[in-house]
Amino acid sequence: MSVEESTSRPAPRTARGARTRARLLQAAEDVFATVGYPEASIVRITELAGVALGTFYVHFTGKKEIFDEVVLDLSRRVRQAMSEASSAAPDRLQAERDGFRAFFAFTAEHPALYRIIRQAEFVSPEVMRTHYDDICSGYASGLDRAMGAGEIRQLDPMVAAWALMGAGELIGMRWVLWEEGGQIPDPVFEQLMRLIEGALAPTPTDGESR
Amino acid sequence: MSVEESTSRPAPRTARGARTRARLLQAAEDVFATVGYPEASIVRITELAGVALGTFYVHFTGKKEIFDEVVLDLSRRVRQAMSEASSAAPDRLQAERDGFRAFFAFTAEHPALYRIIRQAEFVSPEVMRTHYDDICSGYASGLDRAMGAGEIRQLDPMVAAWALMGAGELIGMRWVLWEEGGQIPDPVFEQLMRLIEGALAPTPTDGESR
Amino acid sequence: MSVEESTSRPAPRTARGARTRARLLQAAEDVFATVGYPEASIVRITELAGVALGTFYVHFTGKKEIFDEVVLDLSRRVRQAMSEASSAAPDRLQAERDGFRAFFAFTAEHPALYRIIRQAEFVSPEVMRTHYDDICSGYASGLDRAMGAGEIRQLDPMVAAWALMGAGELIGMRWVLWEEGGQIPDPVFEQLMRLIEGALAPTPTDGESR
Amino acid sequence: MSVEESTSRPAPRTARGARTRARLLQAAEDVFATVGYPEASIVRITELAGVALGTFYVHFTGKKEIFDEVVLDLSRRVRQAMSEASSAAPDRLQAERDGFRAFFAFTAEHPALYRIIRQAEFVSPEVMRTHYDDICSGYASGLDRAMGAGEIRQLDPMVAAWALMGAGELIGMRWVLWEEGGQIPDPVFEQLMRLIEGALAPTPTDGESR
DNA sequence: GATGAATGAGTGTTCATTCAT
DNA sequence: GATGAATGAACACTCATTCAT
Repeated sequence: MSVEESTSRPAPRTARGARTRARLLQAAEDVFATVGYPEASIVRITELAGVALGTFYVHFTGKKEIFDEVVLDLSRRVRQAMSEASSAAPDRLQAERDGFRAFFAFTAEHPALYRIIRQAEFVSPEVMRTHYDDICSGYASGLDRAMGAGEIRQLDPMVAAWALMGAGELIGMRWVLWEEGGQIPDPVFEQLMRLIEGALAPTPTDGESR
Repeated sequence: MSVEESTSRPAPRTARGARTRARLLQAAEDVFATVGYPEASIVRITELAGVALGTFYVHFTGKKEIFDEVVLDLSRRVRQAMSEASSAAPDRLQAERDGFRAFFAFTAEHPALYRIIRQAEFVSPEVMRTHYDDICSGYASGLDRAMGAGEIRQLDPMVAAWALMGAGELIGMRWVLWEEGGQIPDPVFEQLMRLIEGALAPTPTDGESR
Repeated sequence: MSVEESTSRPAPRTARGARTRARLLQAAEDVFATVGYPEASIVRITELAGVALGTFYVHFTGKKEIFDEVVLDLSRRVRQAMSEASSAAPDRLQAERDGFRAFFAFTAEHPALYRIIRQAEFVSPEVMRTHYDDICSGYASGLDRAMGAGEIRQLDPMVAAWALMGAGELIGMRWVLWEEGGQIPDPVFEQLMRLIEGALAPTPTDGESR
Repeated sequence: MSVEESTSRPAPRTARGARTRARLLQAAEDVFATVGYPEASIVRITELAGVALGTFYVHFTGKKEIFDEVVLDLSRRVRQAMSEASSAAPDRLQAERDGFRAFFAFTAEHPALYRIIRQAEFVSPEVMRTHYDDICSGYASGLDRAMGAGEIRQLDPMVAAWALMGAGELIGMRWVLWEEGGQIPDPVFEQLMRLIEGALAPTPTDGESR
């Protein structure tokens, strides 16, 4: 979250400026998601945004900066979608279901998420790590609370969070991103839930140790 | 595996040619892993390989072709490392341990794997999917056998394979790739194993249904 | 005339832009005429024009586009020179003399015309055909009018126009382009005129048939 | 005809060598005619000829040399075709008809002639001039004989030859090369003949002056 | 704030040519 | 004679960035 914004441009001072900036961000998200970072040129972004080339540099210091902003924004939005969805759940199991449902739904609606984040490794490692750290931390604190409540077994919440996010990521890639439908098939979702349930379920051992 | 090699150059007919080709492949792996596909220039690859620029095009039709070959090669090598490691295991649990150990060891030794494959989405989607399909299929057939032997619970082996590979991928990224040591910390590995064990363990339900 | 200008750059919007574009066109004409299309490199053109390499691509989409524009421009200019010269002539014979005089004068002043157009076959067949079609059509309509006025014999004006243009082309190549002086020797011109006169002169047959 | 063959390779000493050389020449003619000199690469020529790249340099010193040989050969063949055809004619008019018929037939069968010669300007000006000089000289001497015999009017045979060849060239380009059929339409041929007849016909003036 | 012309270093790629085998 | 791997200069073209207006 606290990724360096050192050399960034000042926030727009006029309404027109804000509008232009927003249009550029949206265009950038589209372009990055469609053709990838290396192929994405500033000209392309400005053309899609309907502004002149020079205008880009009024609002951003360069290509990497706008990339970072797009990633940060996307990251913020998934996390919010997931936490909103899971916060109302009565128990941990339901929270898992709701959280992952939200994640897959977001993936379906914003394929840009995967496409952009998976390529961030070389473009902007810091921002990529920030994304994974943030999303897993949020997940981990949910697990931590559930562990305190005895709903799930004793385990390192961080390791569990990263492992389960990983499971979700590949499942989402395979059955949401790569499939035509774009919606995760119910049986796949149920299978995943059974696996997660099994992975988190309190064991006899846990019971004895308490 | 069946990725098109349509317009590729003929295999070298002399020993000298084969040597040069191999040097180029190794250099390409290094460069792709170090600076990423977009920044990897042919000049850089040939310089590292110690051959002239034009020589590259004697052996490869272009940048994408050598990228594909590097990915294919890397993919082949992880899969072999994993299957060799797990094939000798007495039971499924041990097979999981050995397989993942091998995977993390490979990751530690060849960080190129992650770096290269995660950026393949835009460069060469087919080859990226091939990699995941292959690695997960291998994993799934192991699970399938174990399921037949009653060692693990009844589940869709494909979904399980993708989910668990995903878990391994993120754990590997976080604790092997991103950490200085390069070796996965034991506690993390053990936690992951407990999760996997839980996810696969035969449930009472499975027991009853049999 | 209806050559596609599909993906051409928009016309310059500033005076500075227009100036640069014109400089590039002039430089291209010189370079194409001097070293031919294959040897003409963009660097050479931009250096001669005194602008940076990248500037070329601000104004033209590529080498072929500027070539087409140069040919089109040259073609327009010869045709105008010829029609201006011949339009004031009192009779057809004088029109022929004036038209060919203008053609040879243009050739002498702009050797680029031949050099560039004769190599256009492979570079840009459409634009080459357009040139010949245009120049011969103009010529043919002059012949047609003269035929209506009974000044010349009955013949297919198109065939005559192409044939006589061809005569002029080779004569111009041999005695204007290849000779030091650059001016067509009077005896050669007179001989050519006698040939043309003979070719067009009303025949007894024509007289009888009328 | 006496174009410098200074740095050319010695004639092949074996039957195999002669065969390879011939295959290369034929391939070169095809390639030059199809894609033009600039696009014609040695690799392409050797591939079409079915020999290895290095073999090319056993037989030719370079690209220009083989181009010259191809042009010279083509030039020799048209001239032979034309002179053979016209030599048997009973009078000059018939000789014109037969000669041009042969020229158009050759054009139809070997479009390479035009395509290659028209682009020779920059590639090899000497050889191009040689071709035109040779073909026009042959034509001119025929006219000269006819003039001596009083069959045609008094004129400079050189100027006439160049002019009429030019007429034939453009007519051939327009109605043989550019048309699907590849055969010159009879009406066009007849029109051309009428023009030539008119251009050459003895005039009253000539009669008086004799 | 917005524009678009100008820049020039950098890219992937081609290709005539050489040469050891 | 024939081969094909190796060379490196050259090319067309791209693009992030600057800047005068």
